[in-house]
Amino acid sequence: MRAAGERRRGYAAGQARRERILAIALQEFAENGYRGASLARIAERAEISQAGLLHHFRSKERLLIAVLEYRDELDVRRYSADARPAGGLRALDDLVDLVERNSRVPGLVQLFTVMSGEAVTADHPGHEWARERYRRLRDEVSRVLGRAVEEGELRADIDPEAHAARLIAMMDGLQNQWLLDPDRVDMAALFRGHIADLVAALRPR
Amino acid sequence: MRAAGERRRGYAAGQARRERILAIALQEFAENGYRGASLARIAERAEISQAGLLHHFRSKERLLIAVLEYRDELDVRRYSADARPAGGLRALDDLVDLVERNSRVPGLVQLFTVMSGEAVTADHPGHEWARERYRRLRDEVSRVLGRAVEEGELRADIDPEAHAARLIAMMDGLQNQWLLDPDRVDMAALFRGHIADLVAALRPR
DNA sequence: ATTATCTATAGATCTATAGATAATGC
DNA sequence: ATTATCTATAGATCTATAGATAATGC
Repeated sequence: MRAAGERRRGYAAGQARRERILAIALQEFAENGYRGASLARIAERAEISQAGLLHHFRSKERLLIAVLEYRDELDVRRYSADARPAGGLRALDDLVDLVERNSRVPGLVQLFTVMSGEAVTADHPGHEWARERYRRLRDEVSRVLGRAVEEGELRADIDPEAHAARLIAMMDGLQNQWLLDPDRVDMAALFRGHIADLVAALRPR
Repeated sequence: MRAAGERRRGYAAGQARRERILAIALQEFAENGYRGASLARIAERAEISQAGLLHHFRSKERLLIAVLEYRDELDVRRYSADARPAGGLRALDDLVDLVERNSRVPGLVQLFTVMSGEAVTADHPGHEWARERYRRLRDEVSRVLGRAVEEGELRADIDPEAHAARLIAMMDGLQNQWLLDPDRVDMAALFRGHIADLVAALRPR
């Protein structure tokens, strides 16, 4: 018997195939953008017919949504390894770690960068996803900074929301430059330096 | 007689039409991305047949390149109004002004954000353009910061190149959040605050 | 002569659906 | 019964070229 709200998941073979399609679609969307990716090519790489692919994901739009959720789930898996909830300045070190880890998975970073860019266009299926994601991120980072203030590790007169938006902006902007020119832009080092400057400036005196 | 390297520009009517096509193509690329935009729709809005459009710009790729150059030229026009070459900390204020002005031309900003995102994919016709543009921007900002150090307005131990990359990253990242959620993200105010913090932190003691 | 413009069309996609057959597992 | 898969195809694009006609201006 299934719990309320839980949907039938299908047969085992189908489940495996869906995972495979998601992993391949993620690469294709990252490499070509949503509009540049084609179902035919994704199906071909997943060794299934295009109609077969559309049996599992009813439309290209749904496939993208599923890929974005899948990516978020991968993130959760990567982070649950090291139990997270650090407060205070430790949280800023965790951001540095995050950027360092990201610099080892350019494919995942690229999916996100390409989607964030495409998704500012109003009719893009990831538009809502991107907006909600940024709201959530700003809230999370803002809360963490607020905690650091309460613990007396950051000055009491800072604006946590503004710093949250800026920290996220810095991470995104560095990702973009790094993806375009990895040999000249050391994303992790640049972000580490930024956090060092920030902590020095915002430490209570 | 034409100067060496200068190409024939065509008849006056053609020149006017080309300008019109560029302005419309800029909007379409900004709203739909390179891959999502269609020559048919651009031609329709420019009141010319699609074949007519391709007489002026030989391919979609060439049209994009022309649009990107056109955008850069618009930038030059906007800035030459207030003669630029400020040194020292004035240059940072100029960046704040730039962001403030950008917040009044979302279309131009969106073209740039969407292209920067799409262009990280290797086969995008704007790939080289974006990489070169960022290199140039980093150089320019870096030089300005170096000058501020020489003039004793910034501490001598800062790394101008790193700060240049980060300033550009901050501007780009804020643009992205602002375009997605203009009601919640005040790009200009956030950037102004960042510059204020930065100057406070990097001023010689 | 050069430039500007059009109609018509080739040729290559693309997404999504219809409808059939086979495999799975309650 | 449900799920997984296929072939075939509709119907809508899309970019780019061929080839003709008209306007422009050296």
